[in-house]
Amino acid sequence: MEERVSERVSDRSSDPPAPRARIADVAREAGVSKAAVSFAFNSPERLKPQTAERIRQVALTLGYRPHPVARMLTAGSTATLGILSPNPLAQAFANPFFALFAEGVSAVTEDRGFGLLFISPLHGSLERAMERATVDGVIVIGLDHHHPEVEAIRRTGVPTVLVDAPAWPEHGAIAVDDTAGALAAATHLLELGHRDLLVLTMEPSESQDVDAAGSEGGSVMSRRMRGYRLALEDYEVKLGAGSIRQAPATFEGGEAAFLRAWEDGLRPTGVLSMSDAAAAGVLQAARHLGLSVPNDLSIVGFDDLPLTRFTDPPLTTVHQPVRRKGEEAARMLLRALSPGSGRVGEHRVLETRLVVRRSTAPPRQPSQEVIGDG
Amino acid sequence: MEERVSERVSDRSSDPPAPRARIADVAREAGVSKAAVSFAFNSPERLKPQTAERIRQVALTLGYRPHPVARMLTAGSTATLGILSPNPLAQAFANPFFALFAEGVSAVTEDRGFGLLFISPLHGSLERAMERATVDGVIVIGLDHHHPEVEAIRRTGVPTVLVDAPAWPEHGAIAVDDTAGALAAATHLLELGHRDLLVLTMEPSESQDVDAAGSEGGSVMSRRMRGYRLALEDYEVKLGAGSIRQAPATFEGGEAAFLRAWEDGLRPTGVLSMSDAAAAGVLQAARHLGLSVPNDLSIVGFDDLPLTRFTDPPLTTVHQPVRRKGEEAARMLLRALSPGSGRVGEHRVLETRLVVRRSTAPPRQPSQEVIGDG
DNA sequence: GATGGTTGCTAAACCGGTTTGCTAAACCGG
DNA sequence: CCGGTTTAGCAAACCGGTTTAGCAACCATC
Repeated sequence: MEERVSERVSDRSSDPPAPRARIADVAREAGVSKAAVSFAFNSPERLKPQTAERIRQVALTLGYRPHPVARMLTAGSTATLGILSPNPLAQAFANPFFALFAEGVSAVTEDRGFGLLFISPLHGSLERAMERATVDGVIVIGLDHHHPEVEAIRRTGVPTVLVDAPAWPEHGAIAVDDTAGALAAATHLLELGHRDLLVLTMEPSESQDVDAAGSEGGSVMSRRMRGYRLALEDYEVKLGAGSIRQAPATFEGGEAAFLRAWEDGLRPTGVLSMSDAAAAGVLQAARHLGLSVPNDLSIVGFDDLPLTRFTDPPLTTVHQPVRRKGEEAARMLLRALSPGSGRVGEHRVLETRLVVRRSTAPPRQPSQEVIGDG
Repeated sequence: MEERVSERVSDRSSDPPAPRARIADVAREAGVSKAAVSFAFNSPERLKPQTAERIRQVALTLGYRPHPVARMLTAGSTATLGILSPNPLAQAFANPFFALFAEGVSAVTEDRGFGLLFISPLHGSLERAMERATVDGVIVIGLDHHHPEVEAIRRTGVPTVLVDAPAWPEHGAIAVDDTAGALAAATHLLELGHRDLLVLTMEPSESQDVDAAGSEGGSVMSRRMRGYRLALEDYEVKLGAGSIRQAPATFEGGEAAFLRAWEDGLRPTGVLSMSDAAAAGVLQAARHLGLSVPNDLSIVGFDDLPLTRFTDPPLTTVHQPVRRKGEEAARMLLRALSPGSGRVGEHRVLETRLVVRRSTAPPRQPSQEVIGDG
């Protein structure tokens, strides 16, 4: 056990936890009305200076602090933004992508004095979670297109910005050009001469309904898949059976997926991973299997997270401005919230680009199409 | 510009944003009292089945959703926990440690149906941030001992669990044995024969008041420093001038700090970093300078983040159960919140241990101080 | 000494729900 | 047909603040 407990429980259950002072208490104590107390804090100019001061003094000794919930109720706003994740938070945080995105969001919310509430399914239901969320607006990330509860979220009427999701006309949306990025990634491997590729999709691999819609429709996964496919068609290369695998966007996910593929007898020379996290896991798996990257195996990730610079070798990947995506989403949402601004259905697409580092190289012995592969 | 904008703003400022339906609206529409509407949702057994059904129907067509803030106000609780960071969130999220900790916290809050609010200084003031935070309790992480606002937080009377901070008797606390971990880290390097060490402290390096208190007092930094110092004394090794440097717990922070040290003429054979993030940065810097790790330079980190397994080479570091720390903190706080439990001042210390990977080795030419003990 | 304008504060309404009495009608057995 | 119990739903109080409307006292005018 990794644990040493020193349990000095100071069980002073004797002293009742001092019910917090309410505004009425302060008013009584100071011999004024509730309104006066409120003024003392919010509009001191409406009180004689010494009265205001006396009230503040009383409030201080009573440890009075206006109840934030009550204040929200009258204010009619919460000064809080939500980040909605369809996955359990514990899982979301396991992908560094999420933290980076949150970094972007928080940079602007913080600056504007907004709080940040993380919303995830409550007892499995996003709708229930939304119902309890005290936010002025919400940034939805990673929501899959055919998620059963999208409609429910929509109905709540909370101002929303959708990230990486098929856009709804009435809400803001921000995305990146996934298809172009994926196209560049696959083209890169194909140009190097790879013909045996393994594709690692992100979590919700739901069968292969994969090219659902146009390059802007569908899920992140389907857009990226589409990019891969376009490149493959260009080079007239076909994916082998079982060469599309699902790997949760985590280190472990990528590692496990690659090991399983290997056990199944697959011997790709190149891996296209839809997340850097999984790609890093593949790196790990390759090392474990004694494969040299990039000599025996080339790997291309997606996201360009900071960690790609530290992996061994540094990871070739598709850059997307994750942090800025968070910033823009937050800004867009705040803009939609600010009264008067008729700006609602703003849609924005940021660019992606391939970043070649050292996890990709020509295959050791160029696959000769038909005869075996290394 | 990395940006392509397709600004289809659907500026339909004509349709007023449909003021959300309130309970009174539903009541009127359904021809019942507000109470009945409330019952229809919360105590249907108090209504005739068909009445309840009718009310629910009306509510649905009106798109009624009980106002979460109003509900909180009467409920007297928010079902939300706060994570308080004294640093701007954007900065906190830049250290993977934080995400991992949040992962732990969210794992238990989620399970218990609690929301998670991230609290950071509002316009520079933690106190103001706390005043606006609608939470039932707060987990304080990374709060420095002499932070000017600790007292303010304390005064708010919000149930609190302190993580990695000098404990207050009336609040729960959870920490790890920083001193022992640091001692092990430094001893490891010294045993290998290193005599020229560089120490990288975390952010608030505030002068060198470093051995403030006993092994449990003071800040994280001072406790770890104390561990390093104990080892150094054991081996009768002194730190050279300028060998204690501050490096924010981020990749960039570590990289920059090491490069600066190098420019200043320091040529350590070993680096003790108080964070893995900074250690990874040093790895990067070393590569940049053409130094081979561990041959030319040994590096020991702190935290044992997942990424340490992917760095080149994998990082020797001090393990601490970061995720579990988050879990325990959340559990402890929830326990303190649950009524009746007199458990308040619970204090817990988790263990640390050295994990030797491949970023450490004997120095190339043992410092001649003693003529090797390699 | 009535008129009018400030100043300083209060009472009451309000935010949007929940909950606690309470009443009126329906139901029941005798 | 009566008294007692249930059932169904309502009015009002409440959560803890903010804000509006207005009152009383004070001062200056004319």
